Amino acid sequence: MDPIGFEQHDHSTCIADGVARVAEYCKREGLQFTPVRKRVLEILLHQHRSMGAYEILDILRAEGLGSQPPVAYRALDFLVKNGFAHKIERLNAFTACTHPGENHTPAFLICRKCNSVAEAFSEPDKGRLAKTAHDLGFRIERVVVEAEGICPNCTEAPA
Amino acid sequence: MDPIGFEQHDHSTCIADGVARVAEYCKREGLQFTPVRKRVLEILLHQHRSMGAYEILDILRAEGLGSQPPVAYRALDFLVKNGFAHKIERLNAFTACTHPGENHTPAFLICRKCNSVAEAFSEPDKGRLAKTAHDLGFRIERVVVEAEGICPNCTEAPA
DNA sequence: TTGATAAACGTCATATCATAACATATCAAT
DNA sequence: ATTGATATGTTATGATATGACGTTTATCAA
Ligand SMILES: [Zn+2]
Ligand SMILES: [Zn+2]
Ligand SMILES: [Zn+2]
Ligand SMILES: [Zn+2]
Repeated sequence: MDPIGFEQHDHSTCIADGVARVAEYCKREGLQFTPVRKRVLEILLHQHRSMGAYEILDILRAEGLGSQPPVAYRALDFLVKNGFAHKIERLNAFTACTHPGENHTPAFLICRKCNSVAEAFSEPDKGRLAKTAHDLGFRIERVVVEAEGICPNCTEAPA
Repeated sequence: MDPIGFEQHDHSTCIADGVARVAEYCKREGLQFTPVRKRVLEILLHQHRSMGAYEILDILRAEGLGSQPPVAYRALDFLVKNGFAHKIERLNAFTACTHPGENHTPAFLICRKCNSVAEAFSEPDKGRLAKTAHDLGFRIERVVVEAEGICPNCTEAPA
């Protein structure tokens, strides 16, 4: 599957499909896809950029779905833990996963101008880092890869 | 150069050498290696783990070198900007660079048990991510690579 | 159906991380 | 000595995240 995020596409199906896939997965796995969790995923899917927890909370609050930080953080924890969303450490923010349900190690391309985020794949088992870790006896459990730069749209139209 | 951080070594020279190298570099480049900046670097070099800004600030405060957050953050900004220290995004914390003055893209091995941090090299120009970015027309300026897991010391002595 | 157990939610309070703003001091170069 | 740039001291506030605890809802076995 290819990274998306810098191209035009039909976004309504993008959201609907994403929610449907996760709903199905949750049903299969016996996970509770509650209204708040579903709504937060929809909010994240609505944009190909990352959003802060408080930004999400503002929307939830306006819709009467919760007004206190733990509401947003708990929903986000659920989504991240089950692989439906990822945290962008560089930004202290969250983004919907583009391959929910698939076991993968994401890498992110973050545009520092327009804040769009594209999810790509990293290959944690290949490359020099894996070799270094192996040589040292360090057991890697999780890898964060976040590339910051300028996306194609922003390259063409410099500010 | 090889990553250190999980092995025993003479730490006093580790600190002295690190400070000396940075001092020399600053002199050459016309950078002001002020007392607070020097002390923060020493504090970071003192441990092969990352430290939060407020943890550093506590030490500075006890020594009369500054008591307000901006003092620590400004010193850290200087060190990070000039490549003498790195920020660990995953931990919102900082660590001294093991190759100051050398142009490099660091990768980190973070032990989730003992919080030790080892700096290794990543190879941003190789691998799948670079290719993906190139294909998309995304210009990468900076890459964060942080691997979380269990270091050799903690593997041997499970809690 | 009902009762026990676990999971999720609502809410308040607080912890932790980070920066804006502005006045003062020091440095570097003429 | 003057001056412009850089660094510091300080106050205040903003932004991100979690602990705790009581209530509600879902799950499931008896
Ligand atoms: Zn993903
Ligand atoms: Zn962009
Ligand atoms: Zn380094
Ligand atoms: Zn360890």
